[in-house]
Amino acid sequence: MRHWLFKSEPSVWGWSDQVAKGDAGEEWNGVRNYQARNFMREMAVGDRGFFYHSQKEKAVVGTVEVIAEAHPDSTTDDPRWECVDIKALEVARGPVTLEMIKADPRLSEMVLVRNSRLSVQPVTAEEWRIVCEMAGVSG
DNA sequence: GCCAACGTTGGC
DNA sequence: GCCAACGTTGGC
Repeated sequence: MRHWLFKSEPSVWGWSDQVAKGDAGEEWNGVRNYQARNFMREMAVGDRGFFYHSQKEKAVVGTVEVIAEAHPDSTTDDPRWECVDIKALEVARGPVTLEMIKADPRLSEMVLVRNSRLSVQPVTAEEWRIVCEMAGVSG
C-alpha cells in the first residue's frame, strides 16, 4: 500500500465536506497540474492518504482512503484531467500543523515541506507512521 | 496583502 | 526547443 497527501483549501472543499460524503466518498476533482494528476494515476484502491487544509489552517486534519482508481474528471471535458475517488477514514485527534511537521527533523524531506505548492503528493511509509502518531490516528 | 516559487503559455 | 511573460498557489 502506498501513502499520499491530498491538499485542499477548506473554503473550497474541507474535511467536513469529505466526512459528509461518508463511505460513498467523492471525486478529488479540479486538479489541473500534471504532477498531481500523475500521482493520482499511480494510486490503487485501498491506498491511504492525509487530508491537509492549506491556507489559514495549514494542518493535516484526517486520513482518507482511495476508493476508485483514476478516471476522467467530471468537472471538465478536457480528457487530460483525471482524478481518483476518496472517502474520509479517521479524523485527527489533534491536527498536525505545518509548523509541527517543519519542527520535526524526521519530516524535513516531506514534499509538503520541500514543494509546498503540489496539491497531491506521495508520502513515505515512515512519514506516514510518524504523522499518524502525531495525529493520534491508527493509520 | 505580499511575494517567492513554480507551472504554463506562446512568440520566436 | 528556448525562454520571457504571465498566472496561480500558498506560506508568511
